[in-house]
Amino acid sequence: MDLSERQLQILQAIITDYVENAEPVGSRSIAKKYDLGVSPATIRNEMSDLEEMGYLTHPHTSAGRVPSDKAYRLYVNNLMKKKNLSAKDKRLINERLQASRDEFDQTIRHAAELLSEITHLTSFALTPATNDETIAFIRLLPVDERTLILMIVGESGNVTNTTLRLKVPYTQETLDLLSKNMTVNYKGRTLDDVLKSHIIEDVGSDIEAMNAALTALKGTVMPSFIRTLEDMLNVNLYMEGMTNIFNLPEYSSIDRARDFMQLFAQKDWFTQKMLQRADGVVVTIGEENAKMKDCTLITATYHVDGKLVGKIGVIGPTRMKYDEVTSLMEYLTNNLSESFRLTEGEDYTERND
Amino acid sequence: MDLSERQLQILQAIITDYVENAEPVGSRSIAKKYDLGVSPATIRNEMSDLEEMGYLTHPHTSAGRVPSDKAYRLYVNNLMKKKNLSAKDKRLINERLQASRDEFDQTIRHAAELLSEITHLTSFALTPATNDETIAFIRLLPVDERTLILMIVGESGNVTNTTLRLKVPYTQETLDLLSKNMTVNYKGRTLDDVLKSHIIEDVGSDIEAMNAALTALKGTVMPSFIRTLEDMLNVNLYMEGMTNIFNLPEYSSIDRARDFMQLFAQKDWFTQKMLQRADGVVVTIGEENAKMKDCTLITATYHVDGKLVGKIGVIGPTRMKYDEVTSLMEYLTNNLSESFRLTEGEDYTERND
DNA sequence: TGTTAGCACTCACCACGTTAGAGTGCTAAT
DNA sequence: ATTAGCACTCTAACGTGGTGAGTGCTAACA
Repeated sequence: MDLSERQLQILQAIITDYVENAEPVGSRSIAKKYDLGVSPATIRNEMSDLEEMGYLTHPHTSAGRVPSDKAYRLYVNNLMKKKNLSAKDKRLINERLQASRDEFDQTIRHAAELLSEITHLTSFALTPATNDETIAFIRLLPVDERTLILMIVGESGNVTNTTLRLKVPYTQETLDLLSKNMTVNYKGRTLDDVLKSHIIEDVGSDIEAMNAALTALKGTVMPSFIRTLEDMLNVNLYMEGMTNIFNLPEYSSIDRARDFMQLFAQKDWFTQKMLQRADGVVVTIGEENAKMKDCTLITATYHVDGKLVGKIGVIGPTRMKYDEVTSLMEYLTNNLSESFRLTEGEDYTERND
Repeated sequence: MDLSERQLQILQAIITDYVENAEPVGSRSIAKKYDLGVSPATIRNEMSDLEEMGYLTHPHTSAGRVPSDKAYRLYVNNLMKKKNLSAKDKRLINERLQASRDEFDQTIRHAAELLSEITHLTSFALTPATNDETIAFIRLLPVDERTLILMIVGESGNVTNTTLRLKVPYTQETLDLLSKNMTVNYKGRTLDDVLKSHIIEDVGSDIEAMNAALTALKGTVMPSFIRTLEDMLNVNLYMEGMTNIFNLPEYSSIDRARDFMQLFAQKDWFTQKMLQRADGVVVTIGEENAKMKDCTLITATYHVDGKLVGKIGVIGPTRMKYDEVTSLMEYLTNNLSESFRLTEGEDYTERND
């Protein structure tokens, strides 16, 4: 059952007005503000039909209409037009991302900051998932006679390390041997792959002619190796502008505000949810989010070296400027991906922390 | 002007009652609940005096009395008695901190979690300040012909690293030379010391007979070295139970809740403030905190290896159970320090991330 | 002189009724 | 098919009076 041209116009007008003013919009104000050439009565009739079709709701009899999730969905899919960023915003983005170009996590965080500053919503950024990162080498470095550092280095320059303190002293020789042995075993394999296979494989069974000291050391090092790998897989989550929502009327009640804040108390849960989302700009509205029934979530992906994929996102009430936010996020992720494309012959420093 | 024994008793009763019920307490209820052997009228007279001296306030004429910051200060300094933790809480703490004993940052975070769970307030934990950490060695590791890893290792096993990508290829030989050279220069010095001296010293001027390639490499590496040192100085801040305060009546208004949340939006500012606080259990009440006028802040310090010092803390309204919270924090920090005392011949893994 | 009973007074809070205004939905005219 | 007109509905705002908790003062008492 398709909507008539006029119904679309009215729906669009209602959405525009409601997004702007956060108050149920009545037939009269539509007729006055948007020049549709029909009277309030006609608009009332159309509104009634739109409500029947599920695009509008009614807080109570004598109130105006409010767009439903379905209406926003229609708007995002069909009605919305791309917006050009203001010159001011563009300048802001270029300056701010440029300035910190050489520090990875910082840049990601700045992107999230920009997002929340410009949209006045809550935003977040995830560092890239490293499931497909391949291991370049593994190194064991001596600190003192019973302390050593285990270091795993990925092809993209990712580094993770752990400090181990052993019961018994080790020798430099066994350390070097184990370093080489592990590197040979794991070089070129992805983190995911190594972790999965390790749950099955019998640790150490793959090495022949291994002397007792080496076997003992390996036995101690392997659990840490696995933990460190898991650590390397963890992505960082940066949240920005959490308090922005306090200025929005939909969170003027304490209960709503608390519910919102509690979403982010479980960082791990939230991170997992976000990682599961598809690539590109993804919009999920209200009920489409299992929890977070009355939020809209918009995520977008950026690329590092054209390979690893990270995410940035915005969370707010379903009433938001979809056109502006999605356009901004597109611009921002393009800009990020550009920054993280390694150009030939360039000095580049990447912070691992 | 000292308070009489009876005035102290009344003050104590008011504080106890108000902390429990969060409502202005009247003369009648004091007389009934706490057996002071005097009539409400007498209590009223004493209350009037206490108010004149600034220990009590009056929301409006026909309401009961509320303790002022000054009253809480008196209570904390003189009246409060140490509380024994419940067996349940002790068990909880021992289990939870034991379980994660081998992962440093995790343990710290768990401590903060426990703190907010037991007190139902907002809590935080800071990893130890590393200003006095001494450098053990510096290592430059090759990844590919133009990529290398700069790694700084402290005596306590702290590790920080950075991935560098250079314009021009380097040779293994120069890398090793520079590694050794830097280690010789900085080994045994504290991070603070190295950073300070570097602002004055002319980078590279201390090396004689240095060939051109080495000088060039050093020129590229040094800025990253400094940044990495600064990075190593950064402490991590973990916040827990931020949404707990939504359940407290003092934050039932959106404005109060927002103000509270915004304190933690500036993590850096907050971290700095906390680092400046004295060691041991420190309580600051209401106006004593420049910002955060209507909060009480309690911090305590734990030790790592008996040397480095980290902090945990609790934030809430001035109305809180000072005796229980301070006792809990004392127990918790003792427990932490114990966990982080390196016992001889023990297997120990410390995560650096 | 310190303590207490008694009492008038204050003030927040709640329940209630009233009013004003915005907006709908229906009907009849165009 | 569109529109003017009008009755109807419901919320939000305002005012009113009653209630109860609590104070502060005064005068009596030990």
